[in-house]
Parts: sequence; C-alpha cells; structure tokens
Amino acid sequence: MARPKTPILSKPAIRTAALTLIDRDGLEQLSMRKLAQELAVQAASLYSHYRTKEELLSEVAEEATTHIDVSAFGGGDWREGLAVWARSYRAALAQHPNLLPVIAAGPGRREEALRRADAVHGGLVGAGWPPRYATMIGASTKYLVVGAATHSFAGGFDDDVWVYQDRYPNLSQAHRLAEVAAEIDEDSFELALTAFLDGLVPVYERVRARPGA
Amino acid sequence: MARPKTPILSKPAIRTAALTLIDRDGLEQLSMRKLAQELAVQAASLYSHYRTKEELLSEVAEEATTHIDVSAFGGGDWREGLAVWARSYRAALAQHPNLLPVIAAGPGRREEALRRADAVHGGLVGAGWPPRYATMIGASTKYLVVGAATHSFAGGFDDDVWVYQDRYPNLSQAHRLAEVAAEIDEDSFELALTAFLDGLVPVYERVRARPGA
DNA sequence: CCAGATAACCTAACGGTGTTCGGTTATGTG
DNA sequence: CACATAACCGAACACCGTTAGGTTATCTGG
Repeated sequence: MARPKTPILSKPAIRTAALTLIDRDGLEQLSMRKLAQELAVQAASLYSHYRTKEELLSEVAEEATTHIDVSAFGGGDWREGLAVWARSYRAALAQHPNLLPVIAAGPGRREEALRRADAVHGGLVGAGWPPRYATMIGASTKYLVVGAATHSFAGGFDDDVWVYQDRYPNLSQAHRLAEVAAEIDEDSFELALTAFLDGLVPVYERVRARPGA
Repeated sequence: MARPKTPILSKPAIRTAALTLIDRDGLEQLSMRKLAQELAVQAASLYSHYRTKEELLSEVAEEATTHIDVSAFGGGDWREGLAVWARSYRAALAQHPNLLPVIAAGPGRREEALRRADAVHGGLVGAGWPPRYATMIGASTKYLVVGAATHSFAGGFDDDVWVYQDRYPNLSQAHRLAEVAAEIDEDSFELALTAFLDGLVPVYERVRARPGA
C-alpha cells in the first residue's frame, strides 16, 4: 500500500488521537507506534506531518490550553483578573492531567502561551502595578497553579498509604482526608490563591502610595 | 572478567555518579548504560544494587532533599516554620535543578519525604491550626515551592525573554539574562511566599476565634 | 580446611523506543 | 501528458530498561 485515495492523517487528527491516548493511558504510555496503530497507520507516516514527537506534544499542549481566560483584566480589577486567570488555568490543567508535564515544561515555542502572558502582564500594569511587580505577580500566580496541579495530579502518596499511619501519626489526618482528595485539592488551591491575593493587597497599597520605593 | 577483588560498585557510589551525570547532562540524558560507563562497569551490574532505574532515582532524590529544614516549627511559630521550610526546600531544588521532575513526581515511598511531611503537619497543628487546615497549608506551600522551581529551572528563558524587558530594557545578551532571570525568580518567590503567609494570618485568627466554623 | 552459598561482575539478548531512509503510488500543477 | 510532490509503507538504525545465565572471588558453616 502506498498513498491512499483520501488522506488518512492530518495534524488535527493526529493531535486528537494523541490526546485521547494520553488521557486514557498516561503520557509515558504514548509512543509513536501506538499512536500510529490507533490511527491505522505505520509509525513512520506520522513524520510526514510532525517532525518530532516533541513538536507534536507541544501542539497538543497548546490546543489543551486555549480556554485559559485572561479577559477579566479588562475592568481594571487586578484581583479579579488574576483569580479568573488562575482558576481557568487550573481548570485547563485538570481536564488533561496526564498532559501536565508537557505544559509545565515551559512555554516552549507556543505562541498562545506568550500572548496570554502578555495579556496578564498588561492587565496588571493597567491596574496600577509597576511593571516589575507585574512580572513577579504573573510568575507567582503561575507557580501556584502549576504547583497545585503537579501535586494534585501527580499521584502523591501511593494507594496503600495506610501502611504509614502508625509510623507517621500526624499524617493520619491527612490520609483520612485523602479519600476526598479532589475536594482537598480544590480547597487547598482556593485557600492558597485567596491568601496570596489577600496578602498582595497591602503590597499594592504600599507600592501605590510610594511609587518610587 | 567476573567478580573483582574489591567491589567497584556500591549504592552510594552509584547514586553519586548518577547525580553528577544528571547535574551535568540533564535528567533525560541519564541512561543505565551511560551511568555504568561512568563507573567503568557494564549496565547489567547496576542491577545487583538497584532493582530498577526508578528506585535508583528515588534514592537520589531522597539524598538530594536531606537538607530540607523542618526544625523551625519547634517554637510554635507556624509562620517562621513554614518560611524556613519553604526556603530550604527551594534551595534544595535549586541545587539540582535537573532532578526536579523526580522530586516533583511526589514523595512516593521516600521515607524522609514522608517524615518531613509529618513534621510540617504536626508543627502546624501544634501551633494551633486545625488538622484540615494543616493539610491544606502544607500542600499549598509545596505548590509555591515546586511551582516556582518548575518555572524557574525547567523553563528555558528563551521565550520568556520579553518578560524581563520592561525591567532591563537594555539587556539583550542571553548570557547575562540568565543571572537576571535567577534574580527575578528569587524575588518572585519571596514575594509570593510573603504574600501567602501574610494572607494566612487573618485566616488563622478567624479559625482560632471560631474553632467550629 | 574445605564445600557450598552468595555476591559482584560479565556477555548476550529481548522487546521496546524515536527516528530515518528509500521505496511506491495517488494527486495536483505546468 | 509529464513531473513534482504528498502521503503512505517496510525495514532498519541506534538507542533504551531490563533479564537470563555464566564466571569468579569472598564469606560462612561444619
């Protein structure tokens, strides 16, 4: 068999299949051969559309993060802008947890990621933050989101974690609560985000009062 | 050649060589064959000491995190305890940035990591936080540390260059940019940690005033 | 003191990986 | 209608983690 009458592959089709496999079996289970098999094709054929596996994963990541919302900075309310951004960011990561290492590995050459970073930065500056603070706050918020996602989704403790309870008495509470891990994750993230934003308020007032300091 | 007169390998020697290679060439460049070569040995010999590569990496990670300091919870000052923990945690990650994915992948079965988690949890409870909050605060602080480390070390600043331009508009040489990025990372982390801890104070007072809520 | 077990290395191989090379054939273009 | 190109395939390359089975030095029990 050689060239088919109608093309079997396309970049979007490859991306969709890859993301499906990643969601189902995990990132490290994805191989070019398995992906090809899913598409009823040979592995080498994928390289007509993507030059490397890395390039494919990068575009998959880009596609998975398109719904991150940076629009809430419009009103000049930096607190609301950050909160909406952070929550939608986290939601995007939560939708495809197995993809997280790819996204966390950095923006790479993903155009949209840079555009969003620019919107956040501009929104903070527009709301009155000095540029250098805007940089730091944007980075810090990302820390919270990515950090929360990694530790929520990355597995954490093993399943049979009860083994440790007698040896680590203080953790027993945490482990009991691990039954509702998703709820704890959510609450922890909200607590951290709220505390962080609250803690930023006095900094904002201080900086605004004395712009030169 | 068969069994040597004096053993060539040992678990510590393997760990040290592995960490050296990881520091020098990056995590994904480490293979059992290269590691064996560095130790003047065949790859299969490593399996007399470590059952899998994963087990080896886990112990390397454990060794690299031994200096994380959870002792500051002793005085009952939860704010100081968290700050010392977070900063020493971050310092440990910064010392071996290429190892970060292994550490970020979760405590797994690493004894020391669990012991420290227990100490943090116990320290917070001892300082007056309800167990449920202790769990969330411990997790959140880790979010900050791991998130900061992920985006500082793993990120490759090639594409994040624009972020720094407002602060250092004249800086276009990439080699000087690295140190600038490090400085901004440091400042961002400190800002985030301080804001987070500051934001926690009113929560603490609220929770203490009404323990049932 | 010697026998057997064990420890620590070896060579060779298995099944897997990402990727490349050189085909073959259908389609779009001059 | 010729030809370039696009889209597939089969086979292979150089790696990877890991295992099986072999060889030899050292340790241990009788």
